[in-house]
Amino acid sequence: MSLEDVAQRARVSPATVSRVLNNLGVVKSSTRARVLKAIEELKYYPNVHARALAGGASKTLGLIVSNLENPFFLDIFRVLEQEAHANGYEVLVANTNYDLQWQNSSVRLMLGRRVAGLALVVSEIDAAVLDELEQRKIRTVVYDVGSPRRGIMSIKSNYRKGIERVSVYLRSLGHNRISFVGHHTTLGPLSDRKSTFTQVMQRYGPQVQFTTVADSDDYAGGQRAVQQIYASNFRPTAILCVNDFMAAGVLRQLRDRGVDVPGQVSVTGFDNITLSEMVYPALTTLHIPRDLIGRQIFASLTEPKPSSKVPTEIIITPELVVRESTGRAPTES
Amino acid sequence: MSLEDVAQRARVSPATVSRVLNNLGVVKSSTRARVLKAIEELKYYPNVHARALAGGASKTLGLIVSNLENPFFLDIFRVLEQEAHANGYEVLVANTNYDLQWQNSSVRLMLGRRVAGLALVVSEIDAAVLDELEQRKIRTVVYDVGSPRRGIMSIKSNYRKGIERVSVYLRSLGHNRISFVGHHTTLGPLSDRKSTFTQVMQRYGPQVQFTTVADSDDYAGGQRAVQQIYASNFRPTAILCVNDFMAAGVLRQLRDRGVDVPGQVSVTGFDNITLSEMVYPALTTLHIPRDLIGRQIFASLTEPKPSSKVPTEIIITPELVVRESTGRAPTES
DNA sequence: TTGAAAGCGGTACCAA
DNA sequence: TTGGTACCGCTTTCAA
Repeated sequence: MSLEDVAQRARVSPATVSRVLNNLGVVKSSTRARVLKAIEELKYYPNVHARALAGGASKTLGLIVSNLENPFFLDIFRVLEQEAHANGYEVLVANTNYDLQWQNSSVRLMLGRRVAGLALVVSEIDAAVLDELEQRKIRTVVYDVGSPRRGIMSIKSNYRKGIERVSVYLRSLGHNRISFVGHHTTLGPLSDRKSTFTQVMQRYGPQVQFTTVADSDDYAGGQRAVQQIYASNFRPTAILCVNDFMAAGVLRQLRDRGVDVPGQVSVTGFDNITLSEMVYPALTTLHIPRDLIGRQIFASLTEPKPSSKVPTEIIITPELVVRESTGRAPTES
Repeated sequence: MSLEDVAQRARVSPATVSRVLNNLGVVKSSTRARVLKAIEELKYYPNVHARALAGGASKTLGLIVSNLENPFFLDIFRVLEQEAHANGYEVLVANTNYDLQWQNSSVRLMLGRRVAGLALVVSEIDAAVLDELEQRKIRTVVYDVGSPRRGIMSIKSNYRKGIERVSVYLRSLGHNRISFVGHHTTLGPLSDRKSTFTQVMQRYGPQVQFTTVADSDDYAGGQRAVQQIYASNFRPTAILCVNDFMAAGVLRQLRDRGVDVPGQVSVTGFDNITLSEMVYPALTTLHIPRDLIGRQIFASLTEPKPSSKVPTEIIITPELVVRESTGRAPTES
């Protein structure tokens, strides 16, 4: 059942049906009514593919994320989707599970779907893909990775600032043995955040000791990270986690080991997702405004003329949110 | 840049490029190599729309859920997606946010995208939509709602059994003032689960008192539900929640009010999502196997000949998982 | 083993 | 105000 069928039933040409469907041109109201009636009777709905093929640019945005399971990414998706729907757009999501291979083919698929714009909210990115996106002049916005380029909008959080803030805070509580819990990366052995942590710690000189561990970016990864820490003979009084999601696993594993938080060990997260209030004790964390990010992504992707008013790079500074998972360092016995 | 361009560059016809792309027919290996080279050089990727339009059925499945924010739905999505990818399928998700109107247009859109199959994992459904799906012979599977129909596969959980199990368990702990926390529904004032709860409770006769409240299906809804309960003068010793997600909010609100769980009030959830272990105290809940559901959805949606080996209805019985949020009812003072 | 050409279901421009 | 029609990019017979 196609536009053609509707046209026949309404005794008009396909062109007219199309006009009615898209509110284009002028159609006599009696004709319009006939068409509408036919559509109704046939329960007709347009073929998205034919439409996209004939029409060119679609009202569809693509979003590629590393891990939808992490509420941080999900929040961005939800905001973007909401914003999109409010403006007549659709949004297609793809999950890469940190698989760079899959990510690349997802990009291809999105382009194959002729999205009007593509958002990459991932922890790593293939430079070649970015090059291609730029060449093809695909409207793209990248969150969190890569250096800004001419044609690609970049949104990022100032992790250094965030880590500095937590560090200052933890130091003020007397902590001088600190561990960093990060997650695996594919591209390089050193993640950006981890090296930032290292640099910040080193500035404190020898009176502050620190270690870093990494595992998968999820709850179980957080749990294993604690096991890694305790398997070494380092005994931190504070654990700084790369995000809240992993921090939740850290908290659980500490509790399972009978370690009191924040009595014996303080724990901090990053992102300030809702989960950080659900866990116990509620997480001290850094707030990153997903709503703002989501809206900004939408704005950048749909801006009429790119690089006019919207800046090419936006940097967000995380704010410290103190809750229950941090306290004074225990006094040495 | 299209198939045509590739054809020209490789000095062959479009048909041959198509053959190479799809591994169809026999192509001389030297020709194949030329084509592959051209594709590589042009960084060609096919237009999904043209492909779908020309080819008919796509390798795309549609999934419509009520609330992706609830990890229960997300889990199903993830399993389905994984299963799909392993078999060369894509999956498109749509979130309805419990908006029936939006759900219906999502269905339309999915059909417009010519999905090979459609999964509806929602809390309510419009019978007319189901009728249409059936007429159009769209491969459909529905989770949790609606009665089984000839052409529509139905998967559901045996909520009655689940609620009976928790009830028996709570009764064995001495609870006789129980509240049910459900979520709003659009179609009818009485949700299925709520009425099941009521029926089960009534069987215990007058020695068991109970109330029911409802709010939105999320963390905040759980918190508000507790406020509703305490705003009345009913004081339950146990709160049975329609799902873990809301239960998490219930736990938080109780803690904020200084109510000890499970000392003063026991709380149970439903679903056994990962979150139920993250919260404190860890939730006693009923396990519903999302992995099994996800795999079954995929199987039903891709079964070569429908209604042959795969049954038309599957019912899953939830298992009780006892954790820390339940205990003996406090003795009356 | 390869090419030519007829659609698939719409959109949009040009006539009428 | 409407109809005719040339595409959009790919798949798929049917011939060569």
